Amino acid sequence: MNVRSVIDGDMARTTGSHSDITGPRIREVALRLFAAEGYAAVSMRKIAAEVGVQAGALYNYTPDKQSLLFDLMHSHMEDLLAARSEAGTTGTPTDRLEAFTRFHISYHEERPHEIFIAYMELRNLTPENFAVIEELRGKYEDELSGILRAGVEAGEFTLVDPRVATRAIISMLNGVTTWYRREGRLTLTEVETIYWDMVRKAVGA
Amino acid sequence: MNVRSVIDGDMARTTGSHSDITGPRIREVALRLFAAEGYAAVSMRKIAAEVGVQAGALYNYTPDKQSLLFDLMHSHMEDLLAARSEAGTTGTPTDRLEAFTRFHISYHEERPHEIFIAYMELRNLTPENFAVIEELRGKYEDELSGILRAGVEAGEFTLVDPRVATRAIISMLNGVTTWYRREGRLTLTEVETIYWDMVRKAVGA
DNA sequence: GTCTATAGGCTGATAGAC
DNA sequence: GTCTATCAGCCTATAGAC
Repeated sequence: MNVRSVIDGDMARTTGSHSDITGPRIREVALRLFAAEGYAAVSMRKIAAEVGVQAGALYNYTPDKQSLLFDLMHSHMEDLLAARSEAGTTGTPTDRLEAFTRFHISYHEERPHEIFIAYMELRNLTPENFAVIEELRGKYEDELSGILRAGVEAGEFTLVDPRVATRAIISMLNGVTTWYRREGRLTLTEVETIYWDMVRKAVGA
Repeated sequence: MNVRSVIDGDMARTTGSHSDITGPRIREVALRLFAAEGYAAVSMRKIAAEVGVQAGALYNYTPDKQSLLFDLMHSHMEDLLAARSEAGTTGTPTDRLEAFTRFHISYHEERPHEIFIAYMELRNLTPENFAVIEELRGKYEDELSGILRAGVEAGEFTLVDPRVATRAIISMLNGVTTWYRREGRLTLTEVETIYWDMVRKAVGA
């Protein structure tokens, strides 16, 4: 019983060829399920069921489950770095720090699944895959480190330890996705402003 | 082949009765494995193997795997609240905030597995168990909220939104366990001081 | 309290028909 | 490209011997 054979209007077969939509659908579903239940708790059968195909069909799109996780994390990090490089990177260190803060919050608010996976499923990557993701994450954090160091050198910031401050700020900003809901009492812009106020003061700007 | 039969000096049996040590050992091993690999990825067999018993023996100590996770999280939250209530809760809001900051960092640094599980395995709790843990977590966060509100009222802190600030500070402090290592370049007291400097400035004290 | 054995079911991945 | 069927192995939890 395959509903799509009817929708397709192709009476001669019960199976369909849908490479153009099945691929993205698999990624979409896997992302959501991995984020909600965790990589280890989600079976290939469960992903396939939500996509609307049989488990075997998934292997036309990914060599194995691990590659599926890695691809999701890898794309996310690449997209994040690309989006970041388009955002404002000029002005005083204070301007750049504000731009970074607002960028980080708004980018991740639109992609709660991605950030959840990126920080929670690291331990489920093979060592080789882990190394790749860690390097990309390091690149992103270096952007913030660079701003903080520039601010200290320019005398705009008073920071005891820029490296620790980088970690502290990233952790603080990541926390937003654990509680923020669009339906809540605050708009995203308000949240950005509240966090920026705290970040600005924390670095002594 | 059971090594303990020799250690026990009890030649008549190959199995032993070790309720006094097996129980704590199971909790210890489960805590470590859940933290390192995640609840869903750790089998009862794996726990049993590390403890040195067969899988069936675990069920003398826990009705099921879910209860094991819940008990670990529940004990952790109870211990955390008890330890917190013993720590300094007097003085000005600024004093109390410093005490909270240092307490949170040092308490969790000594229990990296517990905090990891407490924040990562919430989604693997049944709804009933989740509600219990969430309430305890709320109690803990209320301590910080209370300090922040008191500081705002006393005019010591300048905060746009104490509720958001509570989340932000907790997230920031939790981040310490993801990177801090005792062998590293900083002592725990130095880390506490760096974070306290940032928290203090962030709240405008 | 621990063991062995097992029930009943799910797992990731593959083979071959269409 | 998707299906069905299947392999070999792992899973949680239980039963009954000791």
